Amino acid sequence: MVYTISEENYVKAIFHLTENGKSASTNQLAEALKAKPASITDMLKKLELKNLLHYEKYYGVTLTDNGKQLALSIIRKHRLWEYFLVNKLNINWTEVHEIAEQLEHVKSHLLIEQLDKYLGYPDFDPHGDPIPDSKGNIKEQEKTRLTLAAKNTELEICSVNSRNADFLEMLEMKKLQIGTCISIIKQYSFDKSLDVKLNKKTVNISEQLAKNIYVKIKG
Amino acid sequence: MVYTISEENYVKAIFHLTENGKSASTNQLAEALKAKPASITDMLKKLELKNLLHYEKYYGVTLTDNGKQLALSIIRKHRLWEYFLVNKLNINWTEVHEIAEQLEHVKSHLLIEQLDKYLGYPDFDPHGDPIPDSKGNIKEQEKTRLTLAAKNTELEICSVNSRNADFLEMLEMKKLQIGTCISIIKQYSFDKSLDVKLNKKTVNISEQLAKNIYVKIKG
DNA sequence: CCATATTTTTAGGTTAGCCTAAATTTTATT
DNA sequence: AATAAAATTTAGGCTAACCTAAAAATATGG
Ligand SMILES: [Mn+2]
Ligand SMILES: [Mn+2]
Ligand SMILES: [Mn+2]
Ligand SMILES: [Mn+2]
Repeated sequence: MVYTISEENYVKAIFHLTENGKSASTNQLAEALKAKPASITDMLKKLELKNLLHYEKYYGVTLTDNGKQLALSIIRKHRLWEYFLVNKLNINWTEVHEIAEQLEHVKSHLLIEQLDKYLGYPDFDPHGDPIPDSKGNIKEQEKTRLTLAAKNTELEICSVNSRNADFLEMLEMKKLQIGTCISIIKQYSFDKSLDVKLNKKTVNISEQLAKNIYVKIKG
Repeated sequence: MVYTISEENYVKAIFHLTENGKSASTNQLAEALKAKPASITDMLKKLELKNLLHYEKYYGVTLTDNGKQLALSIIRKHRLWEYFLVNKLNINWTEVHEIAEQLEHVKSHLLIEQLDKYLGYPDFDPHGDPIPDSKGNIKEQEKTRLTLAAKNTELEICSVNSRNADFLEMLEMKKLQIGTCISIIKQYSFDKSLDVKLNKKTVNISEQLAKNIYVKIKG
């Protein structure tokens, strides 16, 4: 079966919205896909007929196994291309998401397998998200929201929660990257911001920012 | 201005059909784009309004400067991707054209400039076709149809005229590749086939095949 | 130069993917 | 439990890019 770009984007959006175990709502999808709720309803009916999702009128939508496999294959392509763009073409991680949104829809099994091999079968994309293998398996990593991490412990930034360019640019400025090691030295109760140690310097991280950073304990 | 995949394919097809200096006809385009003549007429009207082409009802179509620039930018992307697929991902030259048909429509100036740099600014694609630079300039090479080349002269295969998989597979079998050196030792008048010397062996090349191979004098 | 063949255009229709406005259903609040 | 608010669906439309069938224009060749 071959799907349109629009269909693929719907399935991918539903996958992400249902990662928390809940079903996705029409309004959430409208927001994610930048379309009106009425258009979402339209499309959900079509995708149900194609066996990609279970749709309960008024109560939301979840993916079928079929739909999950499709979503994973698109996510795989998206993240492999991002890895390529950053590590081979030297494009900034703030810019690769938009480009990968297009590349993820190129259809060629051979292409993606050769790309994976060429890249050395990477496990994570430039934002720290896991890259599904060709069967759709994902190596999840243990990670904690920086806002919830322990004080005075060696932490390593292992993923970020947003591909918003302003957010990523801010991380650049503060030298907070995937792999960067930090430890929390002070948590301010007034604005919930954090002081963290980074290379002997102290950097302040707002709650907003910290909520979108994930860390694991170093070791 | 941003164009649809369909619009880009129309402009590219017109570019190739008018390389001989003549205007392109509705039927030629219908054949090239695998659509019916009526659909072509429809689209030509739209593209004329967008200033991409000059359309003379019943008498054919040519590109505006605008249209030529667009065509060249798509051809540039197509050929750079083909180069990438063959030389970095090790995909066979028989398979890259189809994949490049999709990749050529990915929109990102930065992407294509970084790709070009990464590949080392190649001048020719895997089929020997010239790759336009970022301004749309093309380095044409002197080349002759193998059917018209001189006998007993050292020749180098420098381009092929078709991306048909059966054709390219046949070249593979006969070890005829871009860069391969040959010389014509006999031209048969009966079926117009050629015997050529290749690495001390003699290979017979049918007229069909020879017509699609271009060579330059070695030096 | 006329009649026929060929090419091209016009007219009318379809489907995918979107939209707005109105109707319906669910959820929240009293 | 009734009503108000919010979410969702339905109804009716639009545009891009196709299509078929019929009409019109051009090309051909005797
Ligand atoms: Mn991304
Ligand atoms: Mn996408
Ligand atoms: Mn090609
Ligand atoms: Mn194309």
